[in-house]
Amino acid sequence: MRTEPSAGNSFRIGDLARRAGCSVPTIRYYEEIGLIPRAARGSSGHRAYDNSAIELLGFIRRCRDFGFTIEQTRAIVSLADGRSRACLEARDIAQEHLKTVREKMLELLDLERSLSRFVDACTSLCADGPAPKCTILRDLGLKRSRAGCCV
Amino acid sequence: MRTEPSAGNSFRIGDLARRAGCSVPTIRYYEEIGLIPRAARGSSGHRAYDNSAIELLGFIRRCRDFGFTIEQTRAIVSLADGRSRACLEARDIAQEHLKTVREKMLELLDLERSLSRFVDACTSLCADGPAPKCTILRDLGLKRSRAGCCV
DNA sequence: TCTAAGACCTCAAGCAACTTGAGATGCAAG
DNA sequence: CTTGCATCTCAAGTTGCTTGAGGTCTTAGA
Repeated sequence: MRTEPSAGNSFRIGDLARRAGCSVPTIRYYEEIGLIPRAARGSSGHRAYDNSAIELLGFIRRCRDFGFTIEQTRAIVSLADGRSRACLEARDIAQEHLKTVREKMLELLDLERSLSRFVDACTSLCADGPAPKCTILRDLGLKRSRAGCCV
Repeated sequence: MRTEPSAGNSFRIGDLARRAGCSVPTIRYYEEIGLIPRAARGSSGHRAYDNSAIELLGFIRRCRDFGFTIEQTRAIVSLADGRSRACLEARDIAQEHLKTVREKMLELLDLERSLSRFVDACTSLCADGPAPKCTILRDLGLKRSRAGCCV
């Protein structure tokens, strides 16, 4: 038996990272900022985790994937304590976030259109070799509303 | 006559900021990192600009609005020197960027769907008051593919 | 002519959310 | 016993600025 004291099936930070889908320094960082509790340490000083850590960290990773900030994530995590009404509070946070996501989507859509027009114009005007008359770059230097060439 | 030496119609950083649509510290920052040239100084030490600065800074601002990184912007700016083929090189940078914009859009679309499902589920399950049986927060702690409630 | 507001100056630190690096230690296999 | 990987801590770097402190310059009003 070489296991740590009282460690049924605990594992170390590298395993946790692999199982929860994040990096080792990220886990240490989350601990440092108090997003996850301080890990128990074995005699070697290495952090020891169990399955509940995978769940928590997975939860956090999904929140982050959803684009919640760390502080939003912290709020949602602290809600997940079984209190009634916690669900509604989480919903409000999500709804707020949904609004910004939708705004960001509209911006990106706009951006996508502008960029693809730029690329198309460049291609059709200059594809056959150096086009000394191409004014695209010069046009970019003008007010966008007045740019005749593209974008 | 109170004008600076050799200043026909030069103006200061605050005016430039207003006319180019960015903040004063941003201009100083751009100068510091060499994205724009070091401004001429009047006897007082204040920076002096002319119209060409508005053009350059406006160009940069539009690149940044388009989501180009500073380094991409720097590359595009350095292309805008009238060389032939510069246009095609700018196009390649834009095309590269367009690809990442499209990827980001798809991610956001996914995110939007997940979030709105979460919000809807919370609302319909819990809207009539505390719903002790709501499992949404608990579900979030499960693997996403197995989440029965929402998200 | 004085004065007070506001614009400007520099330098330094702060922000998110990590990542990267240095230098030391632990641990398991050959 | 050594080698090589995982871990540890602490510090600094990343991006693209923003904010703050503390000081100078300019300008309009009294």
